[in-house]
Amino acid sequence: MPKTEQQFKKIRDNRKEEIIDVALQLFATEGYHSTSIAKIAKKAEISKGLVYNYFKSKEELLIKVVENAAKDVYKYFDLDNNGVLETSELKSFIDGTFHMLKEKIHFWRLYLSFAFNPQILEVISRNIPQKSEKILEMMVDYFRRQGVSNPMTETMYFASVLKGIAVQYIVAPEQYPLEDMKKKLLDQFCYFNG
Amino acid sequence: MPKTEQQFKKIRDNRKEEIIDVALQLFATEGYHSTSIAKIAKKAEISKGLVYNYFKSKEELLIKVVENAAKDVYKYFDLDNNGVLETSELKSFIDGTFHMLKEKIHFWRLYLSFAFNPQILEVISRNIPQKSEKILEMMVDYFRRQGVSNPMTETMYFASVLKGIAVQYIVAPEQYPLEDMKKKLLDQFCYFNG
Amino acid sequence: MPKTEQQFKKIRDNRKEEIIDVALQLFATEGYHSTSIAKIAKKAEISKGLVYNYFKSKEELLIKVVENAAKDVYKYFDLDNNGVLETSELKSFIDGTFHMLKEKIHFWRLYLSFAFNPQILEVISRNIPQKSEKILEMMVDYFRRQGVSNPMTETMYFASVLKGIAVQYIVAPEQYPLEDMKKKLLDQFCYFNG
Amino acid sequence: MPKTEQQFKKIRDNRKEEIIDVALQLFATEGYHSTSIAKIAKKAEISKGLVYNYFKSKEELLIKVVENAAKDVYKYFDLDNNGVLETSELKSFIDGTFHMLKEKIHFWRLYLSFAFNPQILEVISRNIPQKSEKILEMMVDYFRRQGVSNPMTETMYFASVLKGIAVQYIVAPEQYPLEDMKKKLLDQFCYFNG
DNA sequence: GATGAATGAGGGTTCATTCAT
DNA sequence: TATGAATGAACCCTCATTCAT
Repeated sequence: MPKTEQQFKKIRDNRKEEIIDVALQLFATEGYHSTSIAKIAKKAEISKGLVYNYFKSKEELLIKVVENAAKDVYKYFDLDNNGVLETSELKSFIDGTFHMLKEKIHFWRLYLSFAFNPQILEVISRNIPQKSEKILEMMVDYFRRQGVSNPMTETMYFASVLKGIAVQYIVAPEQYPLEDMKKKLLDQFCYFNG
Repeated sequence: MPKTEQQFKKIRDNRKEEIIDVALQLFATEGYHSTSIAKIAKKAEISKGLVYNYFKSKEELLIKVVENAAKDVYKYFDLDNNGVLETSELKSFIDGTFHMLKEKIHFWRLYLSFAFNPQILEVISRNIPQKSEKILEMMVDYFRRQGVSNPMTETMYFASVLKGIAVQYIVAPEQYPLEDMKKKLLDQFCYFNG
Repeated sequence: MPKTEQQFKKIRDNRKEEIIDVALQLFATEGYHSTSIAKIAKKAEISKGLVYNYFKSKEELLIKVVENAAKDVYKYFDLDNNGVLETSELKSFIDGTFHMLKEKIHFWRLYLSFAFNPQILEVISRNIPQKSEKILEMMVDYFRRQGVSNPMTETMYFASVLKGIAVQYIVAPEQYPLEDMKKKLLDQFCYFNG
Repeated sequence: MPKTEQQFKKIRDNRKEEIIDVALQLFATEGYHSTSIAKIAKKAEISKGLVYNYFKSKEELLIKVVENAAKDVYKYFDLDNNGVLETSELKSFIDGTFHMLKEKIHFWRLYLSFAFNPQILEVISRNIPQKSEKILEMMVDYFRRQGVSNPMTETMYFASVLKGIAVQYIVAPEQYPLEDMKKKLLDQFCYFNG
């Protein structure tokens, strides 16, 4: 009995996801330029040619890798339905971010490695919509509601601190006291209503 | 009659510096792997071969680029003669760091781009001695003297915040309110004796 | 539908042999260092890159070329099953050597050209096991059984004469009276039992 | 007092000879292609440019190296004034050859390394007159006078044996029993009148 | 005469990508 | 769909040679 169209699609999707996973790992641990298509194919136990059956170029594969990972990340940002951030939601958001940091360190390392490579960054920002702006707005609103005198500045500071923690952790995960830092972050930005 | 030894040295030193400058710029703006020796030579208006008259390999050139830039950076860290950090010195140190961030943004972008590229990081840390540990110790000592309850954690937090600011600034220098962030940083960590 | 594994193996084996053949010829006629991969590829009517699909490096290609040729050569040395050389076997061995000298002059020229190039010699002896020692032992034993007073010296002399004939022939195959030399060699070393 | 023209010539000649000596050594130990002009200049403690002041190319330097060494070699061949070889002269010739083999092993290794490199051989034979023919003639005459039935064949055989000994010795000078071989050679070819 | 900076052609090698099967 | 042989451009690097001083 021949496979149905849906079965084929499922196979395709699985294969695709597997390639993306392998690529993410290799990109993150060895760098984008040092990871050849041949290496990805070998690790995914498929042929080089097949990679091109799913992605039309190495660049497209990169984009899909980032897109795919970004999906996971943004899950933690869709906390509120009404667009208004509560303190409890901010806490969840921070919880989520720290959790992800540990779980998806591969992705974060990759993501940050791109942040400083203008060429790759350009490719990514051209292809992947950035949702961060909306999140920032919500946060500004939150700090305003908390009575902070300069909510925009506070938001930027908060973002910087969070980014700094992430960076330090990723560079040396073993030595970094992530939990301590989380506590300090919560103390600094979430003490408002208890 | 041949040129004197000094004349040759001068030529060599000039060329070397020129190549290092060009390489820093290109490495920072286009990435290490995307910058070919040919591109460097072209921008420096010399032949490819000449680069190898001054640097044994692309890797050595990278090391020299980083070494050279690191020299500038560490100038701001040698504030104290007695190894004890005063609040005024901490302020100078922060001043210096923010100043450098603006002046040497090329270098910082390069430096951070390496922080997430394991292979390049390995090359650098194998060849360039890191002084950061000593600085951290001084800072721990500083916070202890200020009566902070957990000076080690405070130091890590401070380092994270500073790194975060640097990262955010470098990624988008135009939009980032660097001065505001500096003020907040000083408020947070240097309020002790006025 | 993809080719079967066997089909691929066949293609690979053929190509590999083809490249080895071309390389042997060029190495022998123009020297190892004067033979570029580009030249080999051109003569084999393939692209430069393809050579590296079959051989990791030029050095590995060299090793395979010598290995491959050495196989042919050592066939003539596996005359005896019991490890004891009879006069008739010695004759066959000499016959075989002279035969090979004519048939595989390319290989011999290559082989001798390496004997005097320390760097290449080093590569070869590091990678290809030498069987000559065992052959020498058998010959020493043979001369001892023939009642020669100093069998070790006789063996070295025999080896030298044989080498000398080979060298002279290879340097100027046209003018060299190979058959006459063979007769003299047999007269000198194989007259024992008739 | 300015140097006389002769003094200049002497300096030039010395320099030239020194470069030739260094080149011979390096060519012999590392191979012609692996020896760069830079390496020669460095070992001779002069500049690269100066080498080109004395030799118009690397190829010319090679020729001069061989020419120069050939002079030494042919000294041992000019034994007789009357063109007729006596047994005592043959003995001296053999003595001389073995002596040279030990003294000038560098040159011999180089010479033999060229013997199998057609391209280099071509350069040499195009530029350096070969005297070997005349020597061969003398030897043929000698064997004829000794009553050997086929003097031409005997000469070729003699030359082959001598070459074989030289080759074996040069390839592994440490292990080779050169004196034993010499004795056997004399026994074989010089026993005629005692 | 003497220097070494400078060039440029060419060598070995890698790798994204294509394509016949 | 799946394979890996095959390509070719581009990469890093070496080196004989030239030339201004």
